[in-house]
Amino acid sequence: MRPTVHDIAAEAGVSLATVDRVMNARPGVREKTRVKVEQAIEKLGYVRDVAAANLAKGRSYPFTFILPCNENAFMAELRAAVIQANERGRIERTQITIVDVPAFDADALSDALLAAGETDTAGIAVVAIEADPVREAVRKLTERGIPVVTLVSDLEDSTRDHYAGVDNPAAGRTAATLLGRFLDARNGAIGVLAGSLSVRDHQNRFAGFSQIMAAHFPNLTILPPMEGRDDLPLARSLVCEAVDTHPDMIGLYSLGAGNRGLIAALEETRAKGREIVTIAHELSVHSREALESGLFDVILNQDAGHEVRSAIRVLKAKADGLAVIAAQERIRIDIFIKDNLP
Amino acid sequence: MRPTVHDIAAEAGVSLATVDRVMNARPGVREKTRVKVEQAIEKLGYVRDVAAANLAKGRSYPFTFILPCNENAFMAELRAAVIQANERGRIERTQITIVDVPAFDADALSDALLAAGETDTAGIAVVAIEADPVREAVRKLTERGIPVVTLVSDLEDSTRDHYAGVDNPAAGRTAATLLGRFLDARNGAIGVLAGSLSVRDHQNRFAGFSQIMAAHFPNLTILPPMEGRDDLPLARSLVCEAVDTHPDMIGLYSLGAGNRGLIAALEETRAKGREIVTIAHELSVHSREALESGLFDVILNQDAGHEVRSAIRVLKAKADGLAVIAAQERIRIDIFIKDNLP
DNA sequence: CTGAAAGCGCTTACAG
DNA sequence: CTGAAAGCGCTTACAG
Repeated sequence: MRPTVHDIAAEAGVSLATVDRVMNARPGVREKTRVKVEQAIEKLGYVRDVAAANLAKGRSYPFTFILPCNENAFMAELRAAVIQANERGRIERTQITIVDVPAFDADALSDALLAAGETDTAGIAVVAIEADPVREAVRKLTERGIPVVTLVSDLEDSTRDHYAGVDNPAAGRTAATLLGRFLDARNGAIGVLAGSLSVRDHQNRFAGFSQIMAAHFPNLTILPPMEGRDDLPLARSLVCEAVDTHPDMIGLYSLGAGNRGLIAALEETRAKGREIVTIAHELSVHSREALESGLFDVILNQDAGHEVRSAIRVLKAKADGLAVIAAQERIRIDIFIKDNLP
Repeated sequence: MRPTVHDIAAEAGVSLATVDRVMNARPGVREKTRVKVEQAIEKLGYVRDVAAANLAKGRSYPFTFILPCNENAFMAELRAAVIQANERGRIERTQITIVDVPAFDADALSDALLAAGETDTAGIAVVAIEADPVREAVRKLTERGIPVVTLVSDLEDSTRDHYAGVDNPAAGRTAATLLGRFLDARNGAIGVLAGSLSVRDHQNRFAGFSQIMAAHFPNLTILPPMEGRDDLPLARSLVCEAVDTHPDMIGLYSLGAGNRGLIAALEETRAKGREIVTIAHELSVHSREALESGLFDVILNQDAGHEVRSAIRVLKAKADGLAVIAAQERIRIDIFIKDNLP
């Protein structure tokens, strides 16, 4: 049997309360007593049972997740992941409230942040929008000691405690390398479809993509990026038009999340007998189908579940004033082709 | 506050013990009583606190992991993952004993399995070798009700309860698609380096690889597979020889784990001014370096940590007679290029 | 078939 | 500065 607090208390010749004080670095213990307890812990190789500790503490962590009520599949998945995490939260003693805000609305978002700060919250996770009122709201929260973590989309130059999301420039670089290599030595033009280039993730992906393209694939030229605004008909017509206007377009990088319009456009393109090597983001029922049918060649994905769980771990650590293990919280960019779909 | 057993007991007008009996589907409860309790649970939306339950049960799961004492980096990582899981096992009440067996020795492995069965074990995870004595040992264990999970390498046509590892034919297909697409329309020969084709994983990877190559890349011909036996000098000389013998060799798929010899050979090849598009398995310090330096083009990876945690979850479920959620236990094949390295 | 009581490993007021 | 006792939410003999 592993040693318990009782064993430590006996070994050190003190009471349970004192053992607890030493273990949790609480004040009010004589140096000499502290040493005795520490030696006992060391000697018996004691490791605390966190589950029992949590049970006894009865402490719970009421967290707030602020999510945009977007239509796209990825956001739906993210929301589902939060709900699921909340259901599993019993053991972890977490308890999540979801706050919905209109998408792409910086003022609504900053209001929601401030409102969340007025509730009994132990920490806030937020899908950020790059805007000063948002930065300001985050500053107020963190100033008051409320941990704030950005989720999926970061807020640069802000006081947020952590970013739980992928390295977006790296995602863009990954897309560029794969697209460049799939097209090997061919010459041609590459289309780029963004949701909106005023969103930081998309900017960053585009930057990473352009960088690698310029450095390694001089045979390929990038066309001016299109902005589909997650709008099906708009994205579709933009892509169709680009395909028609640029007969030399042989590749396409879709760095946003709204894939439906893109897929429609690619279907039309295929019907005309043209194939465009395409890399898109986020795995969903639709994008998966497109990958399986060969309409997409690669899907880059961020795992919503991982992001949510990471955000919670970090919020908890911050709430407890603990350090975050950076390496453990890095969110991976998954590459999927039709052969390694999960 | 979430309802507890006390609330349920009060609501149903019974004692804690009875609530517990109903919750855990233990016998000896009158139908009428059971219904009362179930209704109370339903009404209050009760969800059991697993951590508290485990604490009270004091139940622990002594599992046995049988691992080959291979030299390669992947096995070292797997071992580390087991040790780490064991350290975190306090909350989960798991307690893992690692048993070492000589690599590639079926008799030693079957002996180890039977020996593990004689200890106080709640379940066994094993890196399997395809051989009848092993199958026979597994049959004896499962017959006695001891759960057995194969890890990383499966044992086909056996009575093992579960396989915690990647879909190896899919891994081979993934390699083929990427290699074929990177080589685009070029003509040439593809080398294949295996550890040993008598190991099931390697057979399966090779089969998946060959299938896709034959179906989609008629411009590429597969050379007879080489067997490097995880032996540095042997693998190196095999590859060097193949490169020299086949001036048209433009691609290489290394489906085993011993990457050091391969890397040495590729360095020599590069020094001679030839570049071979190479896909290898398993991320380690060495393979990562090779990827970064461009010696490798892609690394396919299985996450040892995921595999170990999955094996433990499954063993626990089996030990408790619970069902396994298959989708949750699927182990992913990760694709790494230099841009999305974690 | 059912219940009262003790206990899992920890923490927390409260007293001294 | 230190300790005795109660309690977190559950389970388990033991008695009836």
